[in-house]
Amino acid sequence: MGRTFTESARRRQIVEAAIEVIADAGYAKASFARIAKHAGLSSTGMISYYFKGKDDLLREVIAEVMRVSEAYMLPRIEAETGPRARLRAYIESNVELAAAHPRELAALVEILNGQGDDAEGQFAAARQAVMDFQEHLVRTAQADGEYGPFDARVLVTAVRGAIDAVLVRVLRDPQMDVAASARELADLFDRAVRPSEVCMQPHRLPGEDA
Amino acid sequence: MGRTFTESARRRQIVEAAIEVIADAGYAKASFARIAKHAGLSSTGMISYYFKGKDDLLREVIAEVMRVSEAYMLPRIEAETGPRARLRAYIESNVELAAAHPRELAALVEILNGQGDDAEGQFAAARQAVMDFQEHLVRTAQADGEYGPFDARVLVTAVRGAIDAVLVRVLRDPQMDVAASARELADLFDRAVRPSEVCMQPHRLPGEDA
Amino acid sequence: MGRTFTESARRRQIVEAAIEVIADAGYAKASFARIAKHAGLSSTGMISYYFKGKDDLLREVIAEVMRVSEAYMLPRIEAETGPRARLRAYIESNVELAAAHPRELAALVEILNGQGDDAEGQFAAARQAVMDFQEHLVRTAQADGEYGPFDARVLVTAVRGAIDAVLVRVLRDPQMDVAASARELADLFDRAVRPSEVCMQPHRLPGEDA
Amino acid sequence: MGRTFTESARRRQIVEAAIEVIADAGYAKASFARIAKHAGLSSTGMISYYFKGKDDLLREVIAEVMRVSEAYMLPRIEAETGPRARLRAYIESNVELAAAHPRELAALVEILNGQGDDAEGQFAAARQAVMDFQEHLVRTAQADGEYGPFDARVLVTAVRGAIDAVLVRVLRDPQMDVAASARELADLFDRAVRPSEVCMQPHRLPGEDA
DNA sequence: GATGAATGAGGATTCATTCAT
DNA sequence: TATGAATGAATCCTCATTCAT
Repeated sequence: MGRTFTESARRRQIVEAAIEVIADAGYAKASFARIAKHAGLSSTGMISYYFKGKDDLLREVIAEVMRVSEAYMLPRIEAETGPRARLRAYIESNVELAAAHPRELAALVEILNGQGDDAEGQFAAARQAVMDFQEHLVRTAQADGEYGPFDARVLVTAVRGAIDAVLVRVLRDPQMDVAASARELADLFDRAVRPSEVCMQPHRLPGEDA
Repeated sequence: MGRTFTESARRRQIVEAAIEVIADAGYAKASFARIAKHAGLSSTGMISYYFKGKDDLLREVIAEVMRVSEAYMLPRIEAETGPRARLRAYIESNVELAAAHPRELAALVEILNGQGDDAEGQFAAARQAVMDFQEHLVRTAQADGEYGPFDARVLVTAVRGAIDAVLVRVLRDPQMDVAASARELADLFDRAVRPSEVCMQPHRLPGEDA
Repeated sequence: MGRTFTESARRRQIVEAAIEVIADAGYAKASFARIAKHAGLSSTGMISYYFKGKDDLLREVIAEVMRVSEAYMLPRIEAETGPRARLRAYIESNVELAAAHPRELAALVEILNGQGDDAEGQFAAARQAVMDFQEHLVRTAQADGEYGPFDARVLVTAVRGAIDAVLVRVLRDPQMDVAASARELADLFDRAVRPSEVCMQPHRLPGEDA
Repeated sequence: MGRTFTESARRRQIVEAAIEVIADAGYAKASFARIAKHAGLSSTGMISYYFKGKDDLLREVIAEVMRVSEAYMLPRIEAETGPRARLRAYIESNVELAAAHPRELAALVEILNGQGDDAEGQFAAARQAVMDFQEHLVRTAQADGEYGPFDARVLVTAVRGAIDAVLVRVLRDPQMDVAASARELADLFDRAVRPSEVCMQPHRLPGEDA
């Protein structure tokens, strides 16, 4: 069941080639032929040999990208405490991925879009799971009075969509300041989630010292 | 130059079939063959007969969807005055499209995503133009003190992405309350744009009478 | 059996459009669609209505070109007497057609080439008939001592091919002097046909030293 | 870069099939489907697998024919010395190709004609280059007094066209004596190029009365 | 294990022709 | 007489996948 060393190496090689092709040429154009050529393989047969099918390869590509994203984002999020700080960290670190791993991100965006919604959605499922968990966190924060009384699901969805949009923009326009955009987007949602009573009495914002 | 009656009818028929196929099967799967079958046409040649090529058909599909969207959104936006009310109307009416024209919206989302970024993006261009204009409006509102001092571009991008995400979610999950989601999303950004000095003085909230 | 007036007019109109399309776009690209558009007709059905098929239209095109060619060449040839003068007139007038009727000639060349040799060869037959007759003329001239003792068929074939080649060149290169080329080609064959006894003297073979 | 053995074999096989199909059915009818069937291949996809496109296959066909032609003609031409002997060798060896390699020649003629003048004429270019060089040779010979003072370009064009015409005729009519026709054609142009001073004496020009 | 050859379905598009008005 | 709508075969080409070696 375990993979041979060369087998793993080959798979990795192909996955990387796929990531680059998808990032460069777009998901629709990412045929086995292109990927094979990019990977320096002489035939597409190689890819079919190592991957059960296109879905399989795609799954691996997504897994790789998610691995990279998680490795970047998780520590940054967990370094913070409290829902608002963590939301901010989530948004910022996610946007910053565009600078840290542009190829992977570009490929991810392409896949997200090109996949056709029906696709087994192995990724969509993962994404949905994350969002469901986030929704739960939001509700908890609301119960604790740290967030206002808005619709948690809409917030989570909006955050996700906004991040994606900013990511796309940042990936496309090299003149955009990634870090600044990340901060701005985090600020934006920070303003959106704070309880509005915030300014009804003399009290401190989260993170403020007494 | 003018189109025959049946010609126009056929074109409309094909465009509608295309919209449905794209909405159902996804952009990638929307081949002439599928569209022709869905439209009850005997051959794909018919489509080529009425449309110069796939681009042409696609253009028409997008134009149709934009027409529908504009007809729905514009009056609702123009009925309001002031940047915040209009932003709210923009967001709400856009999300509500998911209930008013679900097929068209679904198709639009598919096209937006599946098109591959390379295509000159005849639509992407339109969308970008709108966003540029919105950016300008935001800056004006900021100069007038109606909006806080955030990055206009990031806001506009975030709004666009958030709407799209909510649209997708609402389209997929029939249990979602479209109107409520629309309102919630509008609220969210309304909170995000208001000047924070709001609570620095003895004041009324926007919309309050003196 | 006789054609109506409008019928003839329509046919002529279509034939002329066909000539221009073939001359401009080449035989291979000369579809009914192009011809119809060039003729200002709204559908290709018109062409099928007036012509039994593509062959029929083609036949008419060829006939028209031949009519034009004959009208130009025949008087010029018949104005001369004697085989050499007539051969010269034949060659010169044929080449000059490139200046007098460039569209028709260009179309003819295209058809000659593009038709595929199998084609019913309605034209090839006519051309062959002319050449057979010319062959006969040559033999007569040879019997009369006006031409040398060469192979008549080869001469006739060579003349035909040479004219065609010069025609093509002249049609393509607007800088070529048509009249001069015509004269030169006629001279060339005039030298080739004259009896060699003309210079009956102690002479060396090619390559021999003096 | 280097081709596999079977790859080369397949390519050759396909090229040969293409040559035969073109020779038999004509250039216009030489579709991938026909060629595949003739080559015993199961699908046209095979051809696309081995050739980048129709142009690519065509290029190979032309290259093959030119290789064959060159291999036959060049030694025969270079065996001679002096412009007239070489011109004769050029003409004779070219015509004789019809007997030596009838299929290839037939295909070549078809391609030459059917290609549509638009195609950059990768072959037409080669042919033009040869003719330009020949023109240069002719002028040199004229300067040396070995040829008469005719228009070099017209001569070269005429030679080319005459050869082609004789080739076509010889290919079509199996009763024609190829070698004799070749000799006759060479003789014809030999007479046409010799300096008229050959017979420099007090005597009448063609057309003059005694 | 690894490879390149082969497959056949499916892609868009163009074409000449037919047919009901 | 005229038209334009419809047809369906044929065009080249790309694709993911299979298979024998």
